[in-house]
Amino acid sequence: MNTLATHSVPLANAETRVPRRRRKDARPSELTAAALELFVERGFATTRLEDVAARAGVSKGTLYLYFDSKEALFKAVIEEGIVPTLVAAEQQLAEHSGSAAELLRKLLFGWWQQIGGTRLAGVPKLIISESRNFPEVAQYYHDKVILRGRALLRTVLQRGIADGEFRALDVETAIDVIIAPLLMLVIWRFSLCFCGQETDPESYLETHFDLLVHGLHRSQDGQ
Amino acid sequence: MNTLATHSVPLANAETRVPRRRRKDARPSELTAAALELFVERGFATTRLEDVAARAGVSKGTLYLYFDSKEALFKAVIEEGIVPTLVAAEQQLAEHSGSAAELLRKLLFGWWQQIGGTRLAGVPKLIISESRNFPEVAQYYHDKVILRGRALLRTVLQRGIADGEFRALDVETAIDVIIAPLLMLVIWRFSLCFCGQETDPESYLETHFDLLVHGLHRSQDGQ
Amino acid sequence: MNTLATHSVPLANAETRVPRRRRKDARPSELTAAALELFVERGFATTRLEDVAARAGVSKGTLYLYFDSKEALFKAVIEEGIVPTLVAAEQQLAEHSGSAAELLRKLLFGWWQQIGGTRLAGVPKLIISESRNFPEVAQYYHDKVILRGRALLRTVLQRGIADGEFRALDVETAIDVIIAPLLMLVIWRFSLCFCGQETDPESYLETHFDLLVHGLHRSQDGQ
Amino acid sequence: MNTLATHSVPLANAETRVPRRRRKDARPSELTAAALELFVERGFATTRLEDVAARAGVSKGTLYLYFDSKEALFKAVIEEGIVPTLVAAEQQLAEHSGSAAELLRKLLFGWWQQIGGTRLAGVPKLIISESRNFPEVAQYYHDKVILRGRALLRTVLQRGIADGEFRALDVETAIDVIIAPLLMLVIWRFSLCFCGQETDPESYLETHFDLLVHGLHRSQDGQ
DNA sequence: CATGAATGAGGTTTCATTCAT
DNA sequence: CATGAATGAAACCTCATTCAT
Repeated sequence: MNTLATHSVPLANAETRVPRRRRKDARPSELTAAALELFVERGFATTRLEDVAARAGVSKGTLYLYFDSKEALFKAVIEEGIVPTLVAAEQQLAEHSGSAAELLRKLLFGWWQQIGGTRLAGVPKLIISESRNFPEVAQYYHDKVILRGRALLRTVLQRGIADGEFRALDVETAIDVIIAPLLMLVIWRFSLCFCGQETDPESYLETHFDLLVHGLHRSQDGQ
Repeated sequence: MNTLATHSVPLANAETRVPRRRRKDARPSELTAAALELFVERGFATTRLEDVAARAGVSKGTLYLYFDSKEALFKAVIEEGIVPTLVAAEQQLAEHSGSAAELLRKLLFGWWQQIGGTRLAGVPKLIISESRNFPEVAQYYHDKVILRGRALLRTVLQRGIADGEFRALDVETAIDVIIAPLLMLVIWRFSLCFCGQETDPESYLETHFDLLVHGLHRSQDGQ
Repeated sequence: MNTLATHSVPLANAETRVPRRRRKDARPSELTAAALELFVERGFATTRLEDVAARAGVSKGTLYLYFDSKEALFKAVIEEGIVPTLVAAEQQLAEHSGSAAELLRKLLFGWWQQIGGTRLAGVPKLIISESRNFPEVAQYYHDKVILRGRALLRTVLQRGIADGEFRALDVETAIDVIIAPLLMLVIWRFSLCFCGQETDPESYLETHFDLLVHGLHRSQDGQ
Repeated sequence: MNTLATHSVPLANAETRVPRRRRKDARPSELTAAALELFVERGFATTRLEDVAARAGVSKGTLYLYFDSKEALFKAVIEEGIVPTLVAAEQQLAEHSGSAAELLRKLLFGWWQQIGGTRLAGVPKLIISESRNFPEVAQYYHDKVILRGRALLRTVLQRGIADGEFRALDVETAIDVIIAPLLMLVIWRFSLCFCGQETDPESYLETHFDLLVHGLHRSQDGQ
């Protein structure tokens, strides 16, 4: 009987039911999004779960329907922050073409588009601040994101060196030197931005890239 | 004076008193030193004042003889961390000689000797983590340390450009790019160091400097 | 009736419906049965309604269709636990025959058959544990079960004394002394049973009865 | 100097200092005493630590200076409740003389004087109510108190039987039967006392003892 | 000066209860 | 009828801060 009844009014029922269901499915990421913002703003320990819940538009107790504890929420925040990073890395890896320098340039700007310029850029600050209190999470992030990103850059640098496009220098440290300004950019965004000059990220990246490729020295041929 | 007064008292008493006196003067910096370590390790909110006191070898109550509150202790930690930085900057500024590149090299290594390689290097991590919760402190650090350090680099860069030694590039961003790997170095030391490869700071700095001056590109003269 | 009506519907539907209908009537006692077990196991306060519901195979919300609150459920548990006790008392009262001692023996073993050996024996433990938190319930139990049981025993004892079969002793205390080992038996079953020796209830009752009638002393006739 | 000063006013100083010290030493048992009362009254789960603290005249936080958790407090309550029981058992064991029946009588009344009639009598109720939630504690109580008490009675009964004073009956069950009314007495005191008749413990014990020794049956010699 | 016992505000977590579906 | 997502009061526990000694 019930089967019959719903059969004649399928859409109406479906429509009223969906919001509830969609809500439920969306909750976890609504909550981790709110948590990410607050954790980055105030730090993990200082953030009250009640505020996280409020920012996500639910009550304190609701949080516990989806996460076992504050720590579990933290882990979920990081995990959820990792996926897009990996996806972005994959994409950029795939779209390579042209010289090593050009590929490098693409990577820097692509990273900015998909990570550095979004709210996800808070994750690194979070990891830096909390890594000592959550070693497993830090390890996880290290293995999944940092090592992977470094591998990407290593490939590019080694190719550039092999092709004679780049000088033969210590690749690992070079990777550090490439990454550092990117991290500075996001750390700045979430830490000291409010107390100083505003830098334009795009031109910052441009100069970083220029400096990286050409160095400070004026070469013999003029510029 | 006190030493004289107690001079008639049995040795045992004298012995217990003198160290206490000497202790008394040293207390504040013993406490801030302990606090710096723990704040950097665990974060401000997660650090218990009892642990700070214990690490400094005193009782909880004693802390309040020297600092009005946990926040006051935090400010003292930062302030005390700033002085050596400024002193170091002064020294390096004074000892300039030779080319701009050489001066730059001296600055990087001097910073490592006096700041980056010491426990003081935890201060930046602390500032990054807590700046949003202590804006005045962050502002203070920004004005006293960051701006001053940047001014130093700006002078060097501008001199190099004026002398025709360096290319004419955007100085402010170049400063960022120079500083970033230094900060990465210390951030790494206090955050993710435990979960990955150990880099040798000296050679790291060397490569950083090399890359900074010459860039990635192989120049025409075949270097 | 319902069975007939659904008779034209496919079997699958009929099968799901009929049990549901039968279920519906049985629900309350299924729920109180589950609740009794859990309340006895864990105590009232420590038992979660969700667990009660789960043990009864329904959802949390369903419980509230049958009971207004956790307290109401508790009262229902006790009330439902009382009825069989009363019925048992009636039966035993009716089946009297023979000497007072024999009647007493019948009562003890009958009680074990119908109460002490069943899950209903948890009720006394529950009453003991929770009486201070639910005075009305305790009073109710006291009046309906305890007083009634005592009245039963009083009748038997008084008859025995009147007939010259028993000594003339303080009847009320004698009642206590008769009941105590029975309660110990059930309390043990639901409390400390797991940490000690297992006693056989039947032989326990036998010895209790024997001791009750004859006492410790060896009588002159050499028994 | 300080040593000298205190030397001339020894008692005054001692007297003002002592209260604080005595306070601190007395705190744990003040707290367990308060906790025992409330746990027995309301049950473990329903008792708020704030109320325990309040009854002991201190604040919530003070409790945690002496006990790690609510559970630790519970364990301390039981442990502290066990010691006097053991001590009492020792004493009664030592003061034996006369017939087995007389010894038995002494034990019953001694127990009432030192345990059953004091606040310690709440411990058994607590154990009964919470044993399932704290199996280790229950086991501990079982081993230290129950087994020990039974051993005491076993000795007496076996001696009585050996001497021909008592009939040869199942000793273990006899022990149960002796203990049961005692436990009923204390359980009653802490559970249902408020809803019924008040029994005089002394005469209750008297009848219990009388019944135990002589049984219900009127013996031939007309007693 | 130094201590550490005491306090109580505040945060995390649980769970009885409600209600839209 | 039945469900289970959502709520928020209430309890445990921590720890910055105070103060008597």
